[in-house]
Amino acid sequence: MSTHANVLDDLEWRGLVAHSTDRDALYEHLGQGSVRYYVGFDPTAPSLHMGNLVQILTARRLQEAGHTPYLLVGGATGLIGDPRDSGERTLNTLDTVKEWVDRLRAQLEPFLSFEGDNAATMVNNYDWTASLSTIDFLRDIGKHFPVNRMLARDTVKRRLESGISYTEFSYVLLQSMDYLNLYRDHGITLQFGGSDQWGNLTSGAELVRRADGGHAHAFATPLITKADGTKYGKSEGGALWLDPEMLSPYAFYQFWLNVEDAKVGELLRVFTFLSRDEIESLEAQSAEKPFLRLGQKALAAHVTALVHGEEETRRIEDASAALFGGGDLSALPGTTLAAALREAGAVTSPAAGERAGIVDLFVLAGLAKSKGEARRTIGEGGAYLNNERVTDPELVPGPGDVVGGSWLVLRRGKKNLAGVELV
RNA sequence: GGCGGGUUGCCCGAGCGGCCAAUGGGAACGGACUGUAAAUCCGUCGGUUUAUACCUUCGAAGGUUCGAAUCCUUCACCCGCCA
Repeated sequence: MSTHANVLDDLEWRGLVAHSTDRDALYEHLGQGSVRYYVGFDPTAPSLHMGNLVQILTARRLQEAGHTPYLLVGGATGLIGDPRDSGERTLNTLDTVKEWVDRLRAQLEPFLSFEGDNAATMVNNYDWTASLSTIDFLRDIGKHFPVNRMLARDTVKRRLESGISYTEFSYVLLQSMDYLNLYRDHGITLQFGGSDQWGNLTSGAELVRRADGGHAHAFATPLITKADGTKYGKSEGGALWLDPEMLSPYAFYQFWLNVEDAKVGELLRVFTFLSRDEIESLEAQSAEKPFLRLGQKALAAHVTALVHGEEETRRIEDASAALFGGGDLSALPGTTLAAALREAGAVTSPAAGERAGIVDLFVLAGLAKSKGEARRTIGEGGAYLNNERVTDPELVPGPGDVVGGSWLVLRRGKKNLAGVELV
């Protein structure tokens, strides 16, 4: 079950260790047998997203190396809110948080194995905090947290100007208490999280040491950013959700396919289980012939398969190839075209009687938010019908414009496609 | 509890009675160039049957005025100083 090579070597090669507590001690610890580790996810939204995926996959890497995962869903911490720079959070209701906890649990499960010697375990910090008395909390936990040190933490320091409630200020105590509890009850000796969690991670490790004299380790994964250092996550006007209801698998795939050349290698390391050899070979090929986009294609295929499954990924790949193949759309078999458009996004419109004009069709298909925007796009030369630029906003497509039997292929700009089926 | 400052479009941030759908920056979107890449340049960026028009927006609700994002009142939230 264990470990030819130390898993930390692999994590470091993948660039997944941005910070860690005593690195040599951690290395040795991971080399000595199955380590019980945990990573937490706070229910701040109904779905996990790309940032969480880094943690999920890291958890899986550790499990595959023989270590034992505990996945914590923050039913309690989600009610409090981790302080962030953008300001005080709005508290969510207990019902909302409970619902999100359930959704996150369901989303996490497929990524880890819940069987075998090092089966994964789900825990919820609501279970050990809900009944905790204020007096016990202040005496047993609070006593270990010097306020001067808490004030010195980066996020808190930045929030001191704009304001921070006692609620959020206390967040770190709750998360640290999680570590202490899991250390005591489950023998957990490693926590990891995103690098924005680094302060919380070390606070937890320190609490274990102060309270119990235990030796607890921690490491942080890096923040994944675009090549220019800004955040990812604006593809369809928001975060890169893992929930297919919130972001279609097609859009998810397209996001990865469109990643900048400069980031492909890094993302392959972080988000796929391809081997070092495979990744280095892809990088070499990409450097030589970047226009083939082999790295992006591999990245998109692997990540989409991890999140949405192999079968769905095949369908999306076929759809993308058909729609972006550059060929004549009318040359495609009708069934291929129909399948591709259904992946990309398809709506229906009446074929006879009151036929919709091109402007309305763009709105209907979701390619423009308003008729004004659709008109503007046409004016800018960014609107296409069946790969032909549309110049007349009054155009009313008719039977003569149909491809693949009953379809109109609308496109906005280079990569926003949708199908309209005339019925 | 007192006094002062604030709440503007996706975000930041000007505006402080008419010329304001509201300067500027960022994000986003479109075009050119490409490889469904980056960088660069150009353009767009509340809505409507594109209009020297109308409608809806400047924390909320009322009010003053021919006319308010701009003035007044009340409310909510935030910040600072003093108790």
